Amino acid sequence: MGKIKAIVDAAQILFAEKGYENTPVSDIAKAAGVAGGTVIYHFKNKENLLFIVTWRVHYSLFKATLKSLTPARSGLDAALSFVAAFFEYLRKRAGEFQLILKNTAYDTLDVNAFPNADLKLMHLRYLRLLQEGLERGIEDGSVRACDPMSVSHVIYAMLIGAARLHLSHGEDLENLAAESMAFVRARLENPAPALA
Amino acid sequence: MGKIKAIVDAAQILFAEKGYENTPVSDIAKAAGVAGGTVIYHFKNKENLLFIVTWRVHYSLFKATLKSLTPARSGLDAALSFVAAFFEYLRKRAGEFQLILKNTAYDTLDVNAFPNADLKLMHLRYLRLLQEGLERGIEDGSVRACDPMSVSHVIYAMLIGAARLHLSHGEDLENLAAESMAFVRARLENPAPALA
Amino acid sequence: MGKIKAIVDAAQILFAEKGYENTPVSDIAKAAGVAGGTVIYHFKNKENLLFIVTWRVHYSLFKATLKSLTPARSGLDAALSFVAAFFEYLRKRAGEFQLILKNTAYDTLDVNAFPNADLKLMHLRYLRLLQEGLERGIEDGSVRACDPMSVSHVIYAMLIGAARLHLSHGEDLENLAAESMAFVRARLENPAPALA
Amino acid sequence: MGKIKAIVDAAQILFAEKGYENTPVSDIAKAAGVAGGTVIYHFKNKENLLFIVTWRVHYSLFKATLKSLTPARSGLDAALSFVAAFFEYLRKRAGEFQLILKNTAYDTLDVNAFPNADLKLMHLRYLRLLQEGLERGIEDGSVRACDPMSVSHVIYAMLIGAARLHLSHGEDLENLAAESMAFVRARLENPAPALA
DNA sequence: CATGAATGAGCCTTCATTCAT
DNA sequence: CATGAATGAAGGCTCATTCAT
Repeated sequence: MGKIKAIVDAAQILFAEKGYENTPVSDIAKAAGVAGGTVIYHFKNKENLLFIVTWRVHYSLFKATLKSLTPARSGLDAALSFVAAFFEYLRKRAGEFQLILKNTAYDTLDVNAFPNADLKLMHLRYLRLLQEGLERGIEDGSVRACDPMSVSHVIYAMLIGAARLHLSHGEDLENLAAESMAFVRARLENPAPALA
Repeated sequence: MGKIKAIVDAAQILFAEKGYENTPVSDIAKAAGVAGGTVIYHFKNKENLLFIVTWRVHYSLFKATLKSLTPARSGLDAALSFVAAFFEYLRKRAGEFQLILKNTAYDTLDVNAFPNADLKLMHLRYLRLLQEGLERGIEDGSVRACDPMSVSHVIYAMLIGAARLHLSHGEDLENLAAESMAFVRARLENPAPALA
Repeated sequence: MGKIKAIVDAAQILFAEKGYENTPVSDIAKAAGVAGGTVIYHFKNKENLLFIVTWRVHYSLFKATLKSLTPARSGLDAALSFVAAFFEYLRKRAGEFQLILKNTAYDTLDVNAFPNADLKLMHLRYLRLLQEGLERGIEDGSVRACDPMSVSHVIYAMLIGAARLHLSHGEDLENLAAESMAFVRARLENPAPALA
Repeated sequence: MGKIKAIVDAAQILFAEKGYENTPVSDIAKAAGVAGGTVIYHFKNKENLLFIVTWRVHYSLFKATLKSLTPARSGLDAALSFVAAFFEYLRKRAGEFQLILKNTAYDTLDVNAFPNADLKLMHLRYLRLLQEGLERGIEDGSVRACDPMSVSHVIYAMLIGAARLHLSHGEDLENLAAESMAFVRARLENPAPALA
C-alpha cells in the first residue's frame, strides 16, 4: 500500500512550502489522501515525520552528488563537481531543498539521540565526499595544501548560504553558481602544481 | 517607560532560542515582566514583534560592521575587515544572530510590503558596505577584476552559511573564520597589483 | 451519534436565553456534555451554529403553522388560523422564538450569501402560507380586496411585534393574541360578501 | 465641554450600526475624539452608556410624536397621527431607531432596578399618547368601543414589527406605512358614529 | 478633568493525539 | 490496517476596566 509513501511525499512538500510548524497533520493527511488519524498511526507523531522527510532529502542530495562525482579525473575536479552537483540539485529540486533551510530539525531535536544521529551521519557522509576529493587533490597536486576538513566546511557553508540567498532572497541562481565556483577554484587551485 | 524595550529584548532572546512559532506571546510577557495583554497592546500582533526584532538585529550587525570598517586602508582591507567584523559579531552576539537564521521573516512575510521593505533595505545597506569595499579595491588595485555584486553575494552566503554551521551544527567558529578569510583573500587578492 | 443534536439543542437554548454574543462556545459545549473543541469540530465556527439553529426555528414555525392551516374552510379562515398558529407556537415554544427576536442573524450576516439565502427562503415560504390564504380569501369573497403582499407583511409585523412585547416587555400573551385577531379580522373581513 | 455629548452621540451611532456587543468602548472613544479611559471615566461602565443612549432615543421618539399629535381634531385622528408620526420618525431617523431593535436593553437589564425603570417609564409615557387618543376617540365617538390598553399594545407591536421588517428585511417603508394605517383605521373606525 | 498605558480574564479557534470501531 | 469523531491543552487576540499622572 502506497499510503506511507503518500504521506511522506505530502509532508515533504508541505514542510518545504510552509514549514514544519505551519503544517497541520490534517493537511498532510488531506494531501496524501488518507484519514487524519492515519498519519499519526503510522508515524507515531509529527516530529518523526519531520525527521524522516529531512533524512530523505539529505539522502537524496547525497545520492545525486555521488552520481555526479564518479568520473572526476583529479581531486580538484572532484571538488568542483561536488559544487556543481549542489547547484544542479538546487536547480532541479529547489522545493526539496527548501526543507533543509526552513526547518530546524537540527536545532530542536537532540542530535545525539537516536534517530537524529542518523541525520548527522548522513550529513557527514555527504561532506565526506567533498573531503575525499580535497584529500585526493592534495595528493595528486591539483589542490594546494590545506586542511580538508575546514575547507569542506566553508565550501558547504557557501553552498547552503547561496541556497538561502536564492530561495529566500530571490538572488539569481546562475550568478551564485558561477561565482561560488570561482571562489572554490581560487581557493583550491594549486598555483604551483606538482611536477610531472 | 522601559516596558517596550523589555518586551522587545525578551522577544529577541526567546525567538532566537526557540524560534518564532515556538514562542508564545505569554512567554514573552512573562520574560519581560509585563501582563499578557501588554505585548499585543504595544505591538498589535505577534508578527510585528518579529519584524521589529529582526530589523533591530540587522541594524545592529550593520552598525557593528560599519564601525569596524572605518579605518580600512585599501579596498581589500575593507572587504577583509567586513568578513572579520561578521565573525566578531558572531563571537560576541551569537544569540542575536541565531534569530536571523532560525526565523523566516523573509519567507513568510511579503518582503515588498511596508514595513518589511525596510528589512530588505537594511540588508541592502549592509551588503553595500562590502560592495563599496570591493569597488574601491578594484579601483586601487588591491582587488582583482570581478563583479562586486556577485562576489558580495557569495561572500555573504559564505558568512551566513558559516554562522549556521557554527550555531546549528556546532562547528568551531575560529576554524570557520580563518578558513573563510582564506577563501575571500584567495578570490580577491590581485596577483598582479597595480604598479606603484 | 447524538452529539451533534445535543450541541444544536444546547446552542438553541443558550442563544435564546442570553443571546449569541453572550454565549461562549465553551458554555454550549458544557451544556451539551461535550469537550470544548467538539463544537468547532462539527460546526467549523460559532456563526454556523447560529445559522443552523436559526434556520431550525424558522423551519419549526413553518411546519407548525402548515399543520394548523390544513383544514381551513375559507381564505379568511386560513389567514386567521395563520395568526392563531403563531400565538399557539409562541405559547408552547416561547424559548425557541426568543432566538429569532434576540439574534440578529438577518442583520449581521449577508442574507444573500449562501447558506443565509436559505434562511430568507424559509421565511418567504412561511409568509407564502399567509399570502395564499389571503389570495384564496379574495377569490372566495371571504376577504375584502387588498394587496396580499403588503397585508401579509403588516400581519407578520404585528405578530413579531407582539412576540417582542410578550417576551421582552412581559405583556400578557392572551390579550395580545385576541386583539391581534381582532385587528386582522377587522382589516380582512369582507363587509359585502359575494352573493350566494 | 462637549465631550460627554460627543461620547453619547458616537455611542448611539455605533450601537445602532453594529450593536452593543460588537462596539468596543475604544471605538466609541475614537469616534468621539476622546481618550479611551474618558468614556468609562464619565459613564462608569459601558452598560450605562447603553441605557442613556436607549433612553435618549425613546425620549426623542416621544417628543417627535407629541409634536405631531397636538392639533388632532378627533380621537381617531390622534391615533392615526400617532401611527403616522412613527413612520415619519422612522423615515427621518432610521439609524436611531435601529438601536431599539438591535439592542436588548430591555432583556439583559433588570427593568425594575433603577435606572432602567426610567426606560420603562419613558416607554409607558409614549404609549400613553396613543391610549389617550383612543380614549378620546371612544368618548367622541370616532373610535369604536374597545380596550384602549390592548389596542395600543397591538398597534405598537405592529409599528415596531414594521420597523424591523423595514430595517432588517429591507421591506419598502411606504407600503408598510400605508398598510399599517389601513389596519389601524379598519380596527378603530366607528361604523356607527354617535348621532349628533 | 482627562489621559492612555497597563491589565488580565475570557473568547474563538487550532491542532496533535487518542481510541473505539 | 485504517478511520474519523472526539478531545483538551494551548495559542493569539480582544476589550472593559483601572489607575498613576
